[in-house]
Amino acid sequence: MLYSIIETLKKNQLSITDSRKKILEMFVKTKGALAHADIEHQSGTEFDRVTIYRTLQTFVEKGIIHTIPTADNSVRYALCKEECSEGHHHDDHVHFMCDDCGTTYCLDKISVPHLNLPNGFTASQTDVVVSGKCGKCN
Amino acid sequence: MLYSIIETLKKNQLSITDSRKKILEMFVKTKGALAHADIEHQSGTEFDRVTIYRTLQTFVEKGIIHTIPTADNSVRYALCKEECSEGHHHDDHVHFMCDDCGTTYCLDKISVPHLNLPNGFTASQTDVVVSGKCGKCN
DNA sequence: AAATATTTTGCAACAACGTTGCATTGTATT
DNA sequence: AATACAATGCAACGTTGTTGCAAAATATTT
Repeated sequence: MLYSIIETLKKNQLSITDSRKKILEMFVKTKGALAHADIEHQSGTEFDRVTIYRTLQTFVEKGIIHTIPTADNSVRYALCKEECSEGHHHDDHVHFMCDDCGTTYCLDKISVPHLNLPNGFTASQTDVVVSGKCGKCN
Repeated sequence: MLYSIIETLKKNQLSITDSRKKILEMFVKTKGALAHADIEHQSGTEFDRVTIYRTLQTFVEKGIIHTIPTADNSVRYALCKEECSEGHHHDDHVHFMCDDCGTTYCLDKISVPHLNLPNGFTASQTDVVVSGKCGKCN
């Protein structure tokens, strides 16, 4: 199935601009997740740092991408699957970070297991981050 | 069982200094996790920012405390249980972050479930962070 | 207990990351 | 094509975290 960048932007009532098209394209073309710095390097001096920050923020708010909690507390982003409800992302899949190459994967097929919390605790979201070696580095 | 601050420092071959005693004491007295900023506020101008950073770093290296990955990518620390092997922390328990009061708990009794990774992927560490409402805020 | 060696601290400077306000430019609407 | 609206770039700023080095505190030796 094809991911239409223009359609995605329109659907979310966002103006179609160069930065949004290019940044969204990067996510579509990348299997793994991207950090702000990755985008900055890939795009060179084409966009201002601030524009990249704001674009990422907007995409997160609209539910186009989601943030990934990482073991080293760096901020990474990845495309949301179509089913993501707008603005509220259901983080029901597992993330994997390769210790060698640094790539972050969304393991969409592994769902987060249910946990029995202590009395009085209720969960709204569960994030699972696995570190180790990925298929390429093993 | 009593947690002896001095003993812990000695055991890890660390000089016994004011900052280490006080910062370690904060962790012992706190049920939840602490961020660098928490420590800075609680200790006022007593210690330099840099000292706090270095103390936390040292404690992590020695396996006295461990870092907690959070959904909002802020760095938090919590006391390790005695069983932690020096320098290498076995992060086999679940962490809980309250959306209301911001407290972070180590749910020591809930162990991280085993996951079936895709072919070629091997795990070295698994972090689980649950967000929601804690016992006090529910 | 005093002198020496070793560690730790505080300061200053710096780098990375992220945010905000505002004028300018680009996109959408009429 | 003209107007209204939204996004961008720039500058400035704040926070967070790091590094080098002299001064101070701790540990060790005599």
